[in-house]
Amino acid sequence: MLKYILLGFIWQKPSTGYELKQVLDNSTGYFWHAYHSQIYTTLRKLEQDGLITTHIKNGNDHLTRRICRITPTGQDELLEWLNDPLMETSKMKEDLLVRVFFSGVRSTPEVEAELRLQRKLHEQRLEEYLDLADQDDDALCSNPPEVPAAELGEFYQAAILQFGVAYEKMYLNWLDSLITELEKV
Amino acid sequence: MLKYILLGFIWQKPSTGYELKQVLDNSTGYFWHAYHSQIYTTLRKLEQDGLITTHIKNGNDHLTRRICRITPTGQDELLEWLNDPLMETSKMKEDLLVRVFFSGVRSTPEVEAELRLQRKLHEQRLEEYLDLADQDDDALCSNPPEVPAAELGEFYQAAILQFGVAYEKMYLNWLDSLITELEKV
DNA sequence: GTCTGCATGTAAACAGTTACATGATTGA
DNA sequence: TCAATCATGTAACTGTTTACATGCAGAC
Repeated sequence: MLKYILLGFIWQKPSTGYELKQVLDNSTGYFWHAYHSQIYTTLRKLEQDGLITTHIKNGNDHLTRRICRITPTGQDELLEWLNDPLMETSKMKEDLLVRVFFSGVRSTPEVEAELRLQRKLHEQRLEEYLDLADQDDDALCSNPPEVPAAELGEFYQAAILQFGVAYEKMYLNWLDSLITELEKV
Repeated sequence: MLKYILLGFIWQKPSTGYELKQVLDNSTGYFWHAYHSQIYTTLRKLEQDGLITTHIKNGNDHLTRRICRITPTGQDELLEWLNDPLMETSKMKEDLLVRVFFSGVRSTPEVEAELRLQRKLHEQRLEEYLDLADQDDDALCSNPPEVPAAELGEFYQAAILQFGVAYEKMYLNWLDSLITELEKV
């Protein structure tokens, strides 16, 4: 999966591993996290498979940057993957749900404290998403859409943000009602 | 993580690997999937670490079953894990979001078709959750709660189901509004 | 002088998936 | 006879995480 995310971003703009890590952390990273170690090893593999080419660029400073560019083969591979539709739902892995599921043996105040901490974290996450949405709105106002293809990409990316917002709101509502019910006990 | 799920279920009731697979598929499997291969290897590891004991039981039939029981060490390990609260949100991995994110290069009808398929799958999933919730309601009516500890466990498990329902409703709403907006284009 | 950011990687360990493998019973 | 269910496992592979490793520049 990370393979396709990297191809997608490199196609949009030739990038270094470091840049890919940054861009991931502020966009797809919210629903597909990756450590820099995995990014660099995946990039090496993409290069070996001929899906990207890389070349080292020494700037006027001491730093060595390795810029990755997508090859036509890489573009084909990404398009092929996109055109092969998902036939199942993806498998959710939610640590908190597992913990709550087996929390019958725990003391209620401890569970409550954990839920409140999660509430705080999800509230922060919601704020981040809303900030990102505001930035997008500003960008759309100052740069009126010109290229239709790029516009469609932005439309999808905005839709993803809306998912994030809806998800966090749902999560907060669920935590709130669970906390309220626990307080009654 | 699977380690703790298995310990949790074995504590509730000594079970075989096969039974654990069944029970997982119809409860925690919705938010923490595992293949039988992983279940069996994890059980062997739990045994080696002294967290469970197993003994082979030959029934009146040809079948060989290996029943797993939790040890006091295993109980301690699970309690310790539960009492160490989660300090971050868990990392979401949603294949569909990645695909939509990079769908600017795809033809709109193809994206729409994929979204409609996902809509169907999530609708089915919601139905499954609602059926499970109905079963729970029935069970609560016919078996009035007697043991408070067990009752608390059921309360948490019902809360998890409510999460599942809220999640699928949110997902369906998001898919619907995305499909509607795509149709306008 | 120590911490943060830039920038790159490798190695080892752990988790998860797919495929292989066996063998009896029951129902269509 | 063919497929499904019960019941167990191993092997190989892929993906993910944690830890190790380096080194300069600029701020405090």
